[in-house]
Amino acid sequence: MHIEKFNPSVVDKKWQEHWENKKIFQASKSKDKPKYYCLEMFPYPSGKIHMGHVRNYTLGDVIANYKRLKGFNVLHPMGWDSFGMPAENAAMQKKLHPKDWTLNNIKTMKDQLKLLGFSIDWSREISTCNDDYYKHQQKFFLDLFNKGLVYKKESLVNWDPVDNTVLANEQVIDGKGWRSGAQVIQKKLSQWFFKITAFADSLDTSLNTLHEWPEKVKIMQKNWIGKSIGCELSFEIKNQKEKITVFTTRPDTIFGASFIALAVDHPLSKDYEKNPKFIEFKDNCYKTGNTDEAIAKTEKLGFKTDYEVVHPFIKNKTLPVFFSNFVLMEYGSGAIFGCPAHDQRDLEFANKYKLEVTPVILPKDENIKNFKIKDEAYTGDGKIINSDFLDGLNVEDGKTKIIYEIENNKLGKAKTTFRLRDWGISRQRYWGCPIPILYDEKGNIIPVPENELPIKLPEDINFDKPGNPLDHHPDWKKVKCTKTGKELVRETDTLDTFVDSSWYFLRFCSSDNDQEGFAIDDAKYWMPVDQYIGGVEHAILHLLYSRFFSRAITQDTKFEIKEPFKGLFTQGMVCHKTFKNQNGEWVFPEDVIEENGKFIEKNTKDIIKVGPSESMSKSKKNVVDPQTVINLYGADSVRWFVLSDSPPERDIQWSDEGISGSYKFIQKIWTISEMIQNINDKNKLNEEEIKQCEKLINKLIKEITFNIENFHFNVAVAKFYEFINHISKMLHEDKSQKSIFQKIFKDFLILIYPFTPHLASECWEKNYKNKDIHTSKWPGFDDKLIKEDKINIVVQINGKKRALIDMEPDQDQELIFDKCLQIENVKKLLLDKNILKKIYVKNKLVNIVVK
RNA sequence: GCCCUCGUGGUGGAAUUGGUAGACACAAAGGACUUAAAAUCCUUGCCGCUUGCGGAGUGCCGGUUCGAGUCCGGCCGAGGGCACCA
Repeated sequence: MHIEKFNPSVVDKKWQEHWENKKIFQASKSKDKPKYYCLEMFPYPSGKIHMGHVRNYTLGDVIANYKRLKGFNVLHPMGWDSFGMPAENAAMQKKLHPKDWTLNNIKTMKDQLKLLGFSIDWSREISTCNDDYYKHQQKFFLDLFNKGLVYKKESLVNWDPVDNTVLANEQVIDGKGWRSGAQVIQKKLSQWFFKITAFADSLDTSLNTLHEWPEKVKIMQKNWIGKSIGCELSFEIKNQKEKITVFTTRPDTIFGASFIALAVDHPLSKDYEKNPKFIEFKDNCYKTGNTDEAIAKTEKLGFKTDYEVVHPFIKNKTLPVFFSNFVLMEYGSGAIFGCPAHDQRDLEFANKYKLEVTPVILPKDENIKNFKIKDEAYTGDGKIINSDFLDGLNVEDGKTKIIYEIENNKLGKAKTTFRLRDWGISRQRYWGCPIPILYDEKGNIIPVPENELPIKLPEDINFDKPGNPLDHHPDWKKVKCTKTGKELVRETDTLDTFVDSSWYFLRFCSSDNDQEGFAIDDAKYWMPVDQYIGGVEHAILHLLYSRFFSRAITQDTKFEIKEPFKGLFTQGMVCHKTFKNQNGEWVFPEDVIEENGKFIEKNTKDIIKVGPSESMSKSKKNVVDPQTVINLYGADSVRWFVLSDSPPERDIQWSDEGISGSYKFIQKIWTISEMIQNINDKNKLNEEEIKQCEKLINKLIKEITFNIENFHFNVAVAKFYEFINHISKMLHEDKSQKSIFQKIFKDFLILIYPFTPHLASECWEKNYKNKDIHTSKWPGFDDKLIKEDKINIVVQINGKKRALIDMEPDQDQELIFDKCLQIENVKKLLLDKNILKKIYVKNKLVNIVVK
C-alpha cells in the first residue's frame, strides 16, 4: 500500500480558508454557554513575528480550542500594541513615516500569524495607534482627571539622554534606560502622573485573591508595592517651635534611639542652604555612584547639625540630628530615628560618628550581661530590655504597646507607607496617544471638551531636530478656544505606551463600539480574562498598571473591575545556541553547518565558535525565522515542537533535530490515519484486544484532559506519543479492526485537535467524511475501563525493591503476603531473619520489614 | 545584602497525595530491510559477576519514616526579582 505524504503547504491553507469563510472563531455573547476569555499579551509590531510569539500564541490557542470543545463560548482576540519608540527610530533611520512603518509591520505579522492557524476572532482586531482606539483612552484620561486621579507635578524625572525622553522608575534598569541602555540622568520637568498610590493598599491586599496567578509574580508585585506598617513619631527640637516627624516600622526600639537622620533635601535643610560646608556635603551625596548597587554599598555619610531633639519617652535625654545620604526624601517623611543596635545602616552610621549603641532587644538564647552589638545589628525577635514600660515584651507586643502610647500622648499615629510611587505618564514623543489637555496663556490647565475628541496626531511630522517632534510642529499645538476664541496651546507630551496596554482587554469586549471604550454589558459578560498568557518580563509593569487602570476607570461606576486577569500564566523564552566567527562577530544559525562534529560557516568555511544557548535576540543573531520553518514543515509541526519537551513556564531550546522530529510525528499520525481507512479486517480483534483498545483511549482522554488543565502540555505530548506508538505497533502487527480503530481514532483526533488543528481536521474529514471536528464534544472517560485487570505489586524488603508479583486487583492482603513469601528471591533474603512488620499499600506494594 | 525559584542519564525532561526513579523525546552505538542511501523497524545505554541476580544512584551532609526525587534542618551551585524603603 502506498501512502501519500501529509502535505502541510496544501492542507494548512485549505483549513485556514475554511475556518475564515465559516467565521468559526467569531465570538458573540450567548446565554446557552458559559463564557471563557482567553488572551495572550498582544504583540508590538516590530517587523516580523518571532519564536516567542509562536510559543505564546500556540499555548493560548491550545487553551482556546480545548475550552471550545469543552462547551465554552470562547473569546480569543488579537490586536497590536502599535505606539512606541521603534516606529520613530525607523522614521529617523529609514525616513519612513511611523504610521506607514507600523501599518506595514502589522500587515506582515498578521499574515504570518494566520499561517499558524490560530483560532483567533480577527473581527475584533484592534490597534492602539488608531484614533478609534486612542480616542477612548483620551476620554478615560479626562475621566481620571475629573476624579482627581491625574495630576501634573514639577518633579525630578529619569531622563534618557539617548531617547530624549522621560522614563518611569519601572523603566530604569540598573540605572540605565530599559530600551536605549543609556545612563539615565535626573532632570526637573513638569510631568503628568496617574495616582496609582491611591490604590496601593488595594493592589497589595487583592493579590491574595488571585489564586490562579504564579506565586512568583504575586511576590514580585508585593515587593514592588512595598507595603510597610509602622507609625509616625514627632520629636520636639530643643529651643525651636518646629518638630521632626519620622516614620518607623520599629517603634518598639525607640528606647535604643541615639540619633536622628534627615534626607539632605528635607525641609529643615533650608536653614543650612547657605552653609558652604553643607553645600559641599550635599554635592558629595549626589555624586556617589549611579547604579542602584553602588548606592546600596556607599558609605554612610552624615552632616551634624546644631539641632537637638528631645527623646519622647526618656526625660532629659536629647539626640543629635544629622543630615545623611542614606535617608530618602521620597519615602516616609524623609527623616528617621537611628537605633544602631537593631538596624545595620544605623549601626554603620553610629560606628562612624561614635554614637551610642544601646541594645533593646535581647535574643532568646543570649544573656543580658554578655549581649553586645559590634559590627552586626540584631534584627530578629526577642525580649525587650532597657526600655522602661516595654521591658519583657516581645517585638510584636512591644510595637502594639508603644503605638498605643504614642497615639495616647499625641506624639504621632500608626501609619502604613508604600514603596510604590505614582506613575509618570508623560513622554516627549510623537508616536503615542496625545494627552487631551490645553493651556491658556498663563499656563492654566484646561481639559479638552469631550466632544472635541479625538485629539489626533498630525500626519505631517518632522524628525530632523532632537527632542519632541510634536513640540516642533509648526501649528499643531496652536488652538483657538471654541468658547472664548482665546489662543490656547496643546499639551505636546504623549502618553506612555503602557497606558495603551492597560485596558486593551476591555476594548476587545466591545471592539466595534464607537461611542465608548467598552460597554458595561459587554464587560459584564466577558470580563475578567479567564486565562492570560505572556512573558514573565511583564510581571510587574504591565500587569500592575492594568490592575490599577481597571480599578481607576471603573471606580464608582455600575461595574467595578478590580482584577482584570483571573488566571495568569507566564511562559518561558525560546532559546538557541549562539555562534561567532573568528572575528568575534555573531553569525545566524542558518549560515552554520555541522561537519564531523565541528561547526563551520556555510559560505566562508570559517570555523565557528559555539556559545551558550540564550534567549533568541536579533542582536546576537541566534534567531530562527518562524516563517522559514513554517514553509518547510507546516504549521502543525511548529506548533507541536514549541509544545513538546519543555514545560511551558520554562525556557525551551530550539533545535533542528527537534523540529524535524515533530514533523516525523505529524507524518506518522497521517500514515496511521490512512492505514485505518484501509484496514481490511482479515483478522478481527478478540475480546481481550478490544478491551485493550478501549483502555488505551480512555487512559489517553484522562491524561490529556488532566495535563491540559494543568498546563503540562509537554506531558500531554508524551502521552500522545505513547498512544500512537501502541496503535502503530498494533497496525504493523495486523492486530486491527476497522470499526474499533475508527472509533478510538475519532476521540484521539478530538484530543489532538487543540494542538495540531490542520492535521486533525484533515484526518477527520478523510475518516468521517465531514469538516466538523471543531464542533465535537470533548470526550469523557470511564475510570472502570482504565482499571487494569492484572496489576504489578512491588515487593520490598526493608524498603528495597526485590520482586514484582502479578495479581488481580483488590485481592486479600494475607493472600498477597503468602504469595510474596513463596518467591525464591524473597525466601532467600528472609532466611534467618525475623519479620517485624508487614506493610501493604493497596494494589501498589508490599514492604516486609525484617531484622 | 534581602526575597523567590530551581539542581534527576550524553541532552530536554517524566514521576497527582511520600510508594517500581529515568515515562516520552533528542542524540549516540549496534543490528534488520536495501546493491547503496534515505525512510522505517528492533536492540543497547552506571558498576560487578554467567542468562539471572547483587550493589551504587535524583547537587552535598544530616534528620523524620516501614519507605524520601518528593517532607524537615544545614551547606554548595545556577537563574530571576528588589536594592540605602527606615
